[in-house]
Amino acid sequence: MSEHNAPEIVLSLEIDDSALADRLAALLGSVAGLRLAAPGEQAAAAIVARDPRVMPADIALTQRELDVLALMAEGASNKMIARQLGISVHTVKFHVGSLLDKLDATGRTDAVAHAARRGVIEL
Amino acid sequence: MSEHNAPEIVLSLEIDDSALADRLAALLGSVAGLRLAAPGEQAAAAIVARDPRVMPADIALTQRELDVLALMAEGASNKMIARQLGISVHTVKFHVGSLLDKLDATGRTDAVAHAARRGVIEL
DNA sequence: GGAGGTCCTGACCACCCGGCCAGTTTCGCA
DNA sequence: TGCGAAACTGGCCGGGTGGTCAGGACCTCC
Repeated sequence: MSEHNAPEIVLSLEIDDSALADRLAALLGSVAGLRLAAPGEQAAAAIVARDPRVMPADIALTQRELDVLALMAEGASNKMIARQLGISVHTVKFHVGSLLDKLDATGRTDAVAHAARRGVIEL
Repeated sequence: MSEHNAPEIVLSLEIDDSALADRLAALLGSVAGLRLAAPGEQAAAAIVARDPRVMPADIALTQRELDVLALMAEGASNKMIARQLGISVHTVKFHVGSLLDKLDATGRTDAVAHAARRGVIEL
């Protein structure tokens, strides 16, 4: 063996799309020096889905809405956001309303979850 | 929609560990039917690092708390959670209180964000 | 048999949230 | 010059939220 110190790379396949997962498993199963992890096994890296719909859908949020959204994700209340941004609570509620609208959310918690899912913000 | 005859799977390699990334790139570069994504290119899946430290930090949440947490992440109100789980609003508030406590959060939005950050839930 | 944990329920209360109405200013663009 | 978008502010109000009391039922462990 020429590669005496090259340990197998263990990859965990974490793909919901079974068709894609099967194809990947078939392709990767025969690659030397690489192995798919058994269920629960600790892997060096994981293969995860990269949904194409995630990126292009960066909704048109204004700078102020992004400011408010970021603070919302920190769990800040409208009052705290107002203080932080130096504006009134009414204005914060105005921006939150716009965010709920644009993110198609029912409340601030839902808005943060949606934004995180779409990659608008990073948790 | 994308059911072409060339089922080439595009993978983006998102590994900080350059040594590991190089080895993976070398191993995967010669696999037929599979291609590594160019920088910025849209990929079907990504290979990401699996930090072992991620898992052990799963805070001790009861099953019921996980149920409530999952619904909270969907933006559900206490009333909706109660209806969904077949329990009273009071009990939901009880579990939410426990979650805020265990997750060191100031509110439900903060709790969901913390849980997502720690990998307790998946957004 | 207690001790402790989980799960469940009730009531009360201060506060927050989101939606509604209304208005203002400032800016860029046609 | 008018027109819209963005940002900002106010009042009002129904309902939601979080905290604090209280209690009971069920289970396991010592």
